[in-house]
Amino acid sequence: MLSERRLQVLRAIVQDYVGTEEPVGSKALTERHSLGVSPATVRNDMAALEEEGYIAQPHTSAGRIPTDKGYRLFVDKLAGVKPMSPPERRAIQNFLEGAVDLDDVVARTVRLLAQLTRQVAVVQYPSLTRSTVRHVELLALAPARVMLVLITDTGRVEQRMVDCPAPFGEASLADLRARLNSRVAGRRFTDVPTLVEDLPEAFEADDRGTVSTVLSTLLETLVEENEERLMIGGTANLTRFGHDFPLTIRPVLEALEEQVVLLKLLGEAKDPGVTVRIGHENAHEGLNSTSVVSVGYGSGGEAVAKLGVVGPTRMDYPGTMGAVRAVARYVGQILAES
Amino acid sequence: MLSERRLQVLRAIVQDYVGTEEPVGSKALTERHSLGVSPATVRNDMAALEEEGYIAQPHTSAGRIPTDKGYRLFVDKLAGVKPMSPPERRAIQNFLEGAVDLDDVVARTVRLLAQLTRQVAVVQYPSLTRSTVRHVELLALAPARVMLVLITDTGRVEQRMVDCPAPFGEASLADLRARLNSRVAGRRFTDVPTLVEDLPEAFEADDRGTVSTVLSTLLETLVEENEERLMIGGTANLTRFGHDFPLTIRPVLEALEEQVVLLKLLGEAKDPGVTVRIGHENAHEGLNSTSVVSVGYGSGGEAVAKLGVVGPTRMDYPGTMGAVRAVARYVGQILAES
DNA sequence: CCTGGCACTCTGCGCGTGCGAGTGCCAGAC
DNA sequence: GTCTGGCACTCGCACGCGCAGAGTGCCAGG
Repeated sequence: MLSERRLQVLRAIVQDYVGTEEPVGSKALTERHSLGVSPATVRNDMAALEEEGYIAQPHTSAGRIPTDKGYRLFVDKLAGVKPMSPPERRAIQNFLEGAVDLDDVVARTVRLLAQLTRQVAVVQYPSLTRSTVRHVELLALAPARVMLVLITDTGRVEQRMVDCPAPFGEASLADLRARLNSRVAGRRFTDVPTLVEDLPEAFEADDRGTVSTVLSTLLETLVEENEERLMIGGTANLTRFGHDFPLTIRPVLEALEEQVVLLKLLGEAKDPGVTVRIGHENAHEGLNSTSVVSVGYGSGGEAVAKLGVVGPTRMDYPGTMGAVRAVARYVGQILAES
Repeated sequence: MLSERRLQVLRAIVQDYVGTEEPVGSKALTERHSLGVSPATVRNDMAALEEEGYIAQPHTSAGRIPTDKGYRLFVDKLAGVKPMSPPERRAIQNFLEGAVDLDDVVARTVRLLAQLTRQVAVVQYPSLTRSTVRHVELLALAPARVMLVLITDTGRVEQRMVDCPAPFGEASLADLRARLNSRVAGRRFTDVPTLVEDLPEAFEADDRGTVSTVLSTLLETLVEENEERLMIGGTANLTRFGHDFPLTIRPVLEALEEQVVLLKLLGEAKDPGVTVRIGHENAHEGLNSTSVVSVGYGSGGEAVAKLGVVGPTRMDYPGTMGAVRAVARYVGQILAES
């Protein structure tokens, strides 16, 4: 177990390194933080911390920098979440309030997060599977061609073309529309399959094929995971990354374009609060020198999607976590209102 | 006027510089291209070209590199568009064919362009103003609340909430829906305003307010220019940009995030064929060291949107132009089919 | 008008050096 | 036992130097 002072030393190292981007030595530490001990003592503590794997030196006779393990300890034990100041909160609210539709909410959220944290922001669109149906609309585009439009409680709209096995009358269509909506409107997506199971039986034999086709298209739409879209922004902040550009930045940009990777990344975080994944804790190796701070957000009490930021492991964790949490909270409010 | 040989020298300089990324000298030129003259002669030609502003030297006693003006001449007079090879064409077609909806078409196009050109790809969603209406749907979500759904011939769907000044019966709604569609379905967006002008008069006094509200929301949706969305991809290719990273890449990333800037950029290109804007020809100064190659594409013969790539001024213009043109052609085909 | 030759000018690179920051260890003080 | 001051040591980095190589401009002659 590390003594209290050694933890303080670690905290000081993390803070200084995050601030200066340079390896921090024992002398500088004692000067900037009132630890009440001499550099020599700090050196001993540093040796111990290095032994345990919390810090490392880039090369002999240079200062120390935190390892992933060191950041992990810092985040878990040594630092809390820094709350946003009232003016900041007001700014967030103002910025989000002008949004006109879902796309706009997401776009504004991305910009806001990127500005606030000066890092790359990632916002997942409210997920279909966890939200509820507001309305299902069916439009006859041709005798045997129907457009299915699904509207969710978060304002998202999905549409699909359905080619019917047989022509389908306007009356039958209206009937199906009415029955469908009376059953699923206001219900959660996960409940829909069982709710519509026996619907084809209510129709005449001629129409059953078409009804089944429409229903299965609807169910497909509900589960289709590639529809878990997301928006990213603030990539210009990557240029503040470090000194050795091309090598660091390239894999990150590549990873950011692989939406699948990002979705998996956000999906892995099960914690109800703010989740931090540091360096090699990220499965994707392009993100091995980055940390991901994420949190769920939702229109009600429940999380329907995630948002977060991607930045260098050397980041201001308390501030970033505070910003991410605050933005998630206000986005939730906005979604609940609309 | 420049002699034929001097133009050949310029062409050779551009080709070599694009290939090697290094200033090209007179000796190397005569070795790699059979110009039939000695280095000394080439030097004289170079001096003349420099005098005219087509090439420049980064510092005394280094080779020459083309200026923006030099690239311009190269693109206009010295090089054509390099057509794609048959295998490449087939690959493009295969890649685009699997798309399931409009989002997917656009996403695939972006990936494809980025891979093909190894640069940053930008694809504008088919623009509303130039396409036609397939269907307008009205849904009563509450007595005085209507959802307006607009479906375009390119498969795009826009929805808007409308708060009515007075409750609106289901019968009136159906009436409006029918009248509206019979007038605008299949018509161009630009024609819609005059087509619906007198619609309110067909309704009873009680409903006229609501009808007008719905119509004006529809018209707003049609012209709303911020709905000109676009998708970008291949930003990782920026890392191949040059040696002096942070300074070059940062403004480009920033410009790419300003969708307004990009839309303006694409919009400016009026040429019916492939348009190339080189370096300082781009209004936005973040893009002063990049070239933009763009072209319109559309489902019919007519262009409904633009797509293109952003890359360093030192790029393979013939190849890039060929790729951009080919992709636009096939995307047009795909859109026409669906 | 082209060519070969020549003198000149830079940049980039490899090398050695000195400086400074930082470390590890040890003996002594509290 | 724990902390402290002192000391020798180790590197990395910035600096200055010189050299080679590539490229140029110019000139006189074919």
